[in-house]
Amino acid sequence: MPKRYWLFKNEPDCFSIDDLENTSRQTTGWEGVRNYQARNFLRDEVKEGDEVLFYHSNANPPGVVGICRVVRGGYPDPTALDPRSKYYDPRSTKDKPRWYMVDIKLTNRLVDIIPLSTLKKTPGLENMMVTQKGSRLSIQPVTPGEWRTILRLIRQMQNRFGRRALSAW
DNA sequence: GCCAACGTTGGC
DNA sequence: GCCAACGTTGGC
Repeated sequence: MPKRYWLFKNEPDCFSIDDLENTSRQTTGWEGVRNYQARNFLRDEVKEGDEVLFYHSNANPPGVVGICRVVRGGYPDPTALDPRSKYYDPRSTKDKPRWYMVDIKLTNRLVDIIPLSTLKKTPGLENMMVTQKGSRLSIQPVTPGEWRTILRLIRQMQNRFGRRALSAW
């Protein structure tokens, strides 16, 4: 099975790239997704070894802020079963879990954000889901071509600013 | 804060 | 199954 690429969206007020960096082993469970299309991706298609763009939505500016690797593929989201969780969903049960999550690990943090405005201007990303108007899916597939284009953007930022573009763990 | 776009709910 | 009403998302 070839590796696939994804974009995971999150509001930094809720859980930011800083929060991920400060988490032990830079690894977190991507819990709380409560949308069926995103759930289907998490349950069926996001696999260990896949690579992820970490995206800040509802931010100033919104954009890609890091690169992660999937370290655990889809499994039932336990917060759906916890009445004290803000993600609690009484329709989900242990036997018939309704919501799924994966675990991701931060592999590279971008020294400079790639703003959405840049993504929108970049040839090759015209059809990328996140650049489309009204796109609000929080788990989005990214094509290998789009992934390569974004890595090229990162390399260009490095040349432009004369400093490293990625910090790695 | 505004508001367009989108997803979900629920009456019928 | 339709669709209006409603709630949420997210760029600006």
